[in-house]
Amino acid sequence: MTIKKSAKGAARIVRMGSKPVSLKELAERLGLSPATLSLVINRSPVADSIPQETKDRILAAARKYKYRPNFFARSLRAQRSFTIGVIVPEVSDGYSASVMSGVEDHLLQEGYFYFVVSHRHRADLIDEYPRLFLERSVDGLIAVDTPWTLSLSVPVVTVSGHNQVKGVTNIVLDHVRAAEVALKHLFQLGHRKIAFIKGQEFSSDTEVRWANIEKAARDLGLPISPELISQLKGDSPSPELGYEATRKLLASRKPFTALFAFNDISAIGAIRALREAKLRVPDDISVVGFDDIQSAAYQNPALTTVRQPLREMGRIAAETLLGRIRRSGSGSHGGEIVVEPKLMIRETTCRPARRIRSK
Amino acid sequence: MTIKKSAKGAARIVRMGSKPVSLKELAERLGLSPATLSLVINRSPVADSIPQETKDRILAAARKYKYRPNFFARSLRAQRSFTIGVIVPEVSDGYSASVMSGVEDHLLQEGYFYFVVSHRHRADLIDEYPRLFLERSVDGLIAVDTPWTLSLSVPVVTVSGHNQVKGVTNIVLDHVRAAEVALKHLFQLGHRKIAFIKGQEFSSDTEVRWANIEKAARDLGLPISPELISQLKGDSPSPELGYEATRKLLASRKPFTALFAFNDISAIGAIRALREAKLRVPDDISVVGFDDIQSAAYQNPALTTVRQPLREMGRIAAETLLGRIRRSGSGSHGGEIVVEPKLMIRETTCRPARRIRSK
DNA sequence: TACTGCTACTAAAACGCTTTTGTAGAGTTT
DNA sequence: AAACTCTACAAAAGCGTTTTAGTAGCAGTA
Repeated sequence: MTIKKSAKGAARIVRMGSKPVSLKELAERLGLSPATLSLVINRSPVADSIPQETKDRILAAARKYKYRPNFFARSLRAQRSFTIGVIVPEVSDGYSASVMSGVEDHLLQEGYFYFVVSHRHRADLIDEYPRLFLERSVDGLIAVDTPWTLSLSVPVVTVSGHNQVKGVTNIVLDHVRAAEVALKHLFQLGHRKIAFIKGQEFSSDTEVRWANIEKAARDLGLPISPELISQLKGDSPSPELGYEATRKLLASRKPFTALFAFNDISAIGAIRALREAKLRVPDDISVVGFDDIQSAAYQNPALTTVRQPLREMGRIAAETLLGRIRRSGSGSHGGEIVVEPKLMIRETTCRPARRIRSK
Repeated sequence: MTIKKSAKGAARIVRMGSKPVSLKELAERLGLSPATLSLVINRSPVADSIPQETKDRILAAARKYKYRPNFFARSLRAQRSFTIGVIVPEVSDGYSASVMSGVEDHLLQEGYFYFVVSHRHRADLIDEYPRLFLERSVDGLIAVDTPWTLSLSVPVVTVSGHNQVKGVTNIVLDHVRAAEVALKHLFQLGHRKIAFIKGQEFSSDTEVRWANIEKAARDLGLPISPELISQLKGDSPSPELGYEATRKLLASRKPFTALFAFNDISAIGAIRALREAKLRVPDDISVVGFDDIQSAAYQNPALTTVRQPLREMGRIAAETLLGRIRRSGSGSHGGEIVVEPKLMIRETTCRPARRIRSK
């Protein structure tokens, strides 16, 4: 490893990773066998009988020659890869990215690495990628916002998965509560005519979320009119979809004073559509989003939304997965871990205007 | 593999990945040696002399028993992992995520997988992660928006890296042009007093970007007053930083009619700060962002910004990297690949008001 | 008849590690 | 002195491939 100062003085040039030394070479150098080194380096209990002095020699040499066990050799032998697979709809989508951030936090800290793949809602890829992960011998995998029906030979944890599958643990939001807080908030402000944007068919949350909205509405004695239900179509990650869905809503000419969008992205699109229709947010129409993505707080006006602790959910997913990998065998316990949403009241909701205008 | 219909009728339960068959087992079953199978399966030219009939038998058996070569064994032997490492400041940041999306596109298509790590600007991690990648025997790596000074034994490609390092190819934006189009746009609208938000010290684009802004300003005969230069502090991925930077700008009470932010995130924060100061965007202050992240077009008002083709840059990075991995040995050719920015004129810029107000 | 050349394979080493089993020698016990 | 118990290691198998260097058998040639 050579170090030199560059002309600019700032860039430190380091050469590394040339030709790593193997256990055998190191052993030769020390006049010991590879077995002994392995035992000592891995702190195997079998090495208890080896005198400290020898151990020190070994450790010192390992450091000196920067010995790094070859990952493949080790994994080949141990049948463990210390790698997990993460499958998401799209990496560049804020939702997936937030979850991944939480996943990464825990995983790297525990010495695991992870592969990421985006299936982009293509059914063939949703089928194919788990297979590829298995070929790569991942120790487990995490599926984010992805319909999951496979029972694999390794532990699987989903984030926002809603199927009960053997060997799969689902990390889910408390959707009952989520629908409740959002609708109650609008209800208490005085809204009675509320429009909704449902998620796409393929989104794993769509169904539960809607079921719970209906339930919460019933509990509040709030009727939902069918003309005021719109749905996201297509799989673009942009607010475009919410924009379209809202235009459809407006086209029905059925009056409403509030809109509960499927997520923040669509809420942003919705607000744009509303503004174009000369409706002010929140004065004419209150808008509630879902997720609380990074930019939600910095929209103009700042978006009122139901916060999903996405990063936290990612962290929990990683913890759960590693836990299951470690006490492997106890497998097959599916089950759910529920996390709580939080209503973030900001600037897109207020009392409805006295006089309701239709458009 | 068993398939059964769940009660709900929707969930297809598939059991897979139980116990993969090895080459040796397959060979025994066929009464051939593992070597022969390997040769045939990998379409080695050595297998040319093997009659088609035998080949067919082998291939058929491989399919029948779902033979999948063990990745570790293969990598151990071939000293290739078909895996690359990607290091970013933070996965959940829109910038990194967009680049990753492009990287993934190309990589998976070519049969490569990738690890992702976020260094979160911690110097120790920026040092440590490349080491860990090397331990995992990645075939190459991509560093996104990360100061890079290491010359490794595998090819490295950076996205927005600006150091000339041996063996490292940088994919960069045409910063000369970027500064030029942005400033010229503001200049032509009539703006003469322009404020700036510089990036954080650690951001790899900060320096070049600023240098080119100064150059473009000189070329236009546009003076830059030091009081109108603010800088992002801290590494939060939220618009908070831009908000703070803008408040500092406003506190100086030096009048300006336009603001060129370091990126879209900070532009969003800036707009919020301006609005709080009762300044209208764009009527009182025009704002130009940088990057053109997903939500830029859906801000209110929609953000005028300099578009970086991030996904494209990611794709180019992946292509370049794989190219270099393949004709390995020809290494050491650093160099730059330059991509063009595009000014996206939207709603946050307009002619300045006649009367310039200071605050 | 002996040699050459081809066909259709196989044997064996190597990749770098882990882990179980073994063992030489020293010391202790009976 | 024989038997046993430790101590401090080493040998070797095995993980599942790939690849090089064969080789057995046969046909054709000189």
